[in-house]
Amino acid sequence: MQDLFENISSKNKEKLLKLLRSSTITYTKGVNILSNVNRDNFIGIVTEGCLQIIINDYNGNNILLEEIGENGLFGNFMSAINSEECSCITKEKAKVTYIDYENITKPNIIKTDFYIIFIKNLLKILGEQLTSKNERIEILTKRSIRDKLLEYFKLLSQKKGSKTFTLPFTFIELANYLSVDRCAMTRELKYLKNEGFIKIVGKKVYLLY
Amino acid sequence: MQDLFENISSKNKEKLLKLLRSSTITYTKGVNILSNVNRDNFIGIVTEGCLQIIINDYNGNNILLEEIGENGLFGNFMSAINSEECSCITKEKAKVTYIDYENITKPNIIKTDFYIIFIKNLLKILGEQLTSKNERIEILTKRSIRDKLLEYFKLLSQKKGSKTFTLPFTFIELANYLSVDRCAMTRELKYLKNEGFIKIVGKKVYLLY
DNA sequence: TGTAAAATGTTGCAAATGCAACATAATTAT
DNA sequence: ATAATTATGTTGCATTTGCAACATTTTACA
Repeated sequence: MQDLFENISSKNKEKLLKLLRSSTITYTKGVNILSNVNRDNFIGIVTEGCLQIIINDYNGNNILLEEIGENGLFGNFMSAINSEECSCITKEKAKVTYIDYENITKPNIIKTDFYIIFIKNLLKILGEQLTSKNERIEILTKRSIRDKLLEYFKLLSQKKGSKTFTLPFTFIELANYLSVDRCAMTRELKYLKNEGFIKIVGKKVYLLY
Repeated sequence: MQDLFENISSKNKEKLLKLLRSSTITYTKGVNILSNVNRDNFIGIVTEGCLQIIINDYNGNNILLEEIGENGLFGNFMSAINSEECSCITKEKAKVTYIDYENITKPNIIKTDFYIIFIKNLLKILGEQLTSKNERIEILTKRSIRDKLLEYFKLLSQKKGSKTFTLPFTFIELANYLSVDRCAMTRELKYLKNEGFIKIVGKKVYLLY
């Protein structure tokens, strides 16, 4: 994943963060951080740890909308996190740097010689996020658990360029990502194993086709 | 939806398009335009008509990934359109302006006084697209046809600020958007009508709760 | 190291859904 | 105006899935 400050020296990065009037907050595990944010239009950059954006469904289903790891971005201008049902929880101890969205296009920042790089990085990140959303949509539009699993495995396999890869999720999280019942998913995985399509050892998946 | 050239005079817009080395192509209805694009990293701006990004599933299901209307953006850097299964079809006669992604951050453009506005607009559009993707993900993660329908109706209702609204889709397209069987969807709509939750006249929906 | 908590695995059953195979209505093109 | 195409509506049936209620394994932590 693209780093927002890639190709910017740490000295210039500091300068930039000052110009952007950034602030950094450290959170412990399991905190709902949105209740702590009182900025208007913000971009949050995860510099340490991991966040989960979760939709708390009225049915009691917790839908994992997004997992934001190191260098990841989030913000109200680009997600559903304005929704009341939405919460942003620290999966582990995490550190977040906030900048005001408006500051990004302030003249004094544009004048700096590293501004182009910064904007390029930001655009790249947004593009990556769109791609990742599209990937998830492509998976979610599959109509059966089997097809969802196979589509997701295909994606991981393509990304790694190998028929063997490691799941970045627990099986509970995977079921949430695919938005299917965990038990039904386990059952389907069993069928796929029995029919010789896949082999699973721990979190390691082998595609046998 | 945000216009990429909002708050830029038509004179400056022309200047900008020249600096960006843009080119404009006009398409007739039903053309797969991706096969015509030989730019490396491009942004396409729909200035007239409408495009559909469609995933051609191996099961024969055509999944509508995205519909891009006037002022809409698309590009390989921000979507799944690199996928072989993906095609981009003109829904009607359409006009598309292409710019090279790399040109956006060329020095001679950054120097112009309308550059900030341009970048602001671009960032806003990408944010809007992310929001719209998140909305669709939120809907697709609902586990039943009924919940998908109600979630989608809630969204349309919130956007319009009214319990009465018009569907922007045919029912076939709606079923594709929700990724459910059209017949099963019609059946569920019938149940919702019978149970007094909704009323539907043509494409007009009335929420009765 | 022991214990609580979390993750994983299993299975019967009822309900929801996709599918197929239609009929009918509405729209578009000639 | 009429034919052709597309959109919408209906329903039986087999299959898939969610749900519930468990057992077992693994991990976290006090």
